[in-house]
Amino acid sequence: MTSLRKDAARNWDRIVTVARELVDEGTPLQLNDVARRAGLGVGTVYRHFPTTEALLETVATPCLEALAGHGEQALTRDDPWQAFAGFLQRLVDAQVGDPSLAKVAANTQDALPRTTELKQQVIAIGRELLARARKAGAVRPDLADGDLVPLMCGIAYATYVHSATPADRLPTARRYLDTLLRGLRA
Amino acid sequence: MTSLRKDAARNWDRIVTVARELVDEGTPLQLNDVARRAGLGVGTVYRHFPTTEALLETVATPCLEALAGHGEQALTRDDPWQAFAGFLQRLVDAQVGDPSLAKVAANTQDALPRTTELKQQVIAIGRELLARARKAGAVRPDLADGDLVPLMCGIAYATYVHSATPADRLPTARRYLDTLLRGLRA
Amino acid sequence: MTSLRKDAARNWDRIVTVARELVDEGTPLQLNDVARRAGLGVGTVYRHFPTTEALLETVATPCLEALAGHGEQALTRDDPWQAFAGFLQRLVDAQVGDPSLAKVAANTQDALPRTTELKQQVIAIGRELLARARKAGAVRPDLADGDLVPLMCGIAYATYVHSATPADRLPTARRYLDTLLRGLRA
Amino acid sequence: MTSLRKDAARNWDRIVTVARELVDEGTPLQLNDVARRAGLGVGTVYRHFPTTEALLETVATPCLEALAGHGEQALTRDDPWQAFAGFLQRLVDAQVGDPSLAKVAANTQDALPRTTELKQQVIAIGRELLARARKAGAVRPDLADGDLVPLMCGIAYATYVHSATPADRLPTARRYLDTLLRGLRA
DNA sequence: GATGAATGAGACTTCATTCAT
DNA sequence: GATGAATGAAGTCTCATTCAT
Repeated sequence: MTSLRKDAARNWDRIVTVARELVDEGTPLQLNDVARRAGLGVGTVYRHFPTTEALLETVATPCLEALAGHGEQALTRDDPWQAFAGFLQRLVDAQVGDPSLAKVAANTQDALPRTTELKQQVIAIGRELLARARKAGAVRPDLADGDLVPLMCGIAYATYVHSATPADRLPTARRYLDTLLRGLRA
Repeated sequence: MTSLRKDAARNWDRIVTVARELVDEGTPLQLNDVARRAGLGVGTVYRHFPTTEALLETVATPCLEALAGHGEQALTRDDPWQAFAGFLQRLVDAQVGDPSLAKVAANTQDALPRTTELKQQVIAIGRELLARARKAGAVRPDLADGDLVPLMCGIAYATYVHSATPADRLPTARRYLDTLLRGLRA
Repeated sequence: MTSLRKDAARNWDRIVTVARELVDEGTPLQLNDVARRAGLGVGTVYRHFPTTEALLETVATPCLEALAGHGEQALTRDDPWQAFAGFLQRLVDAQVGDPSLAKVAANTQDALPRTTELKQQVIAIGRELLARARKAGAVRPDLADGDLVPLMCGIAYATYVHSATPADRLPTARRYLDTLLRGLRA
Repeated sequence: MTSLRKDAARNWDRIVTVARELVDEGTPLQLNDVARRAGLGVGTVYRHFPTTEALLETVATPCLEALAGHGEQALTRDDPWQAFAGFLQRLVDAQVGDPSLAKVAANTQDALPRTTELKQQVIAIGRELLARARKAGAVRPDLADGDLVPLMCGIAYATYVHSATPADRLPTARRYLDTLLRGLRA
């Protein structure tokens, strides 16, 4: 990681901050728009983030990192089912609370290597937690590794379609996840 | 329903056919594009379908009608759980097989009254099937009427995110639905 | 003048009636629009009136005829100045009260021969009244024949720019005309 | 007033120059058209002038400024009538010589604040000159402040309807104004 | 590096006129 | 004659990306 000049770093921060605001507002990311709100030239934004996706993934990165962190902790829990279920809830909560994450999770192609790395990390953890739960006989055997991410995206999407008030989203998502988990138990 | 002149009807058909192709290809609908591919003037397309949504809903209409038809039959089945589960499978199958349906189902605002009518019909059937299954003690009581559509959309979305080959989609969707249904059983 | 079939005559009437309404509303004339409001096909409207101008002139024709009629009477009045001034007031009143007339009066090219004929008739009367008033020494000699129409159009336009309430327009126009007439007196 | 970058300023000039040519030709302003003739992208034109009106008013601005300047000088003249009459002549000359001015003068809503400012300035001067002339007993008392602009627009319009050759327009306009002024004298 | 003006493809839409039915 | 669907040129406007300054 090359370190940036101090002013460049400040601009980078501004851009990401503004982008985060836009994402939270639900406004679709547009690099021109970001530049204007950040009080910077478009060119500056393009220098830092060649595409909308790159910026979006950068915005989502901290959340992905947090998820990976939570996953590491989950791997240390004793009860395999609790560890597994708890991690999935984290995944869902994060997506429902952060539109950028939902988009990044659903994309098959990533713009940044860092994103791919983190996603793989999270997926690997999920795989491991699933394997343990399966080995403990806590989970039905027909759930494949590759199903975890899609299903979590599906639950986030269902919550979004339900389109309750923002405050209502988290409980809704958890209710959906609980139902699914009940179906997953052995 | 006013019947169209013969030539108008022919053009209407062409437009809808082309739109169906585009939808199946996954190309986003654009009225100009449709006009070009159909070999018609833009104005003709606009006359028949003032907005992209109107065209999309028209493309989806036959599927919605089929769903409503299936629903009527489901209401005549003896086993409340089978009737309910079978209907949900129809819903998921349809959405997975038809991107237009998935979009129309997820929209909260409809462009055509006919769409609203059909959606309400399908929803009413789902509600009734759910009520019967609940009364028969086959379904957990915490599933609300309003959850059915979001959950089916969520499963279709999960399947889409899984993005297996087209041939693989249907079994994937069914696997997801089965898991969910198991979680829904009382 | 070829007489129309009875149904054609009815359509002609409808079209002109609708057009008159549109003119009075201030809506710009569009043949499609006229057709829709008249409950007729566009083609029918086009058959009767090949251009917007033709229709507009047809709408204005009765007013032009009335003006010509008033002009004939004015020619019979004893006082040349009163005859002249009175006629100009008629011209202005008519234009202010009828947007179609204002447009037709300002056009240099007419669509219908009948319009040209009537305009020339009105102009000829104005010329004659002016000549008499001039001969009687009531009017300054530097007002040319060709100035009458432009000046009346100008007054109507000034009234329009002033854009008082409709009810206020007539008095405004008359005030403007009075001022001009005072300037025209010998 | 933010100063433009050099290249932006050059384009701004080109656009306004082209627009001025179109206005002088009598061609209705269209931003696409302007872009093509100026050899610029449409977007560039839209960046500088979001609407046709904004461009038209920009084209008219120098003339409005000149009028305001002449008005200031008129306020320093001794003879109230001469000052008043001379200013009106300026107004009419300007409108007859510049179609953009005629349009801007007739509009009740302005696109640019600068236009509103200048128009109010000119109107205020007219009002002041009229008040002085009235106080000196040179002008009939029934001419209201609000009549000045409409009347000048009316004269310009009358000249346009007269549609003499361009060379003939100025004398015609002056003749019409003289007549009106004679009618305005006390 | 930073800036932001310029670009122009392309989407959307309207409407006067034609012509098949 | 009447109908009204079809036409498509032409206008408006947006926006992702480039590149001169």
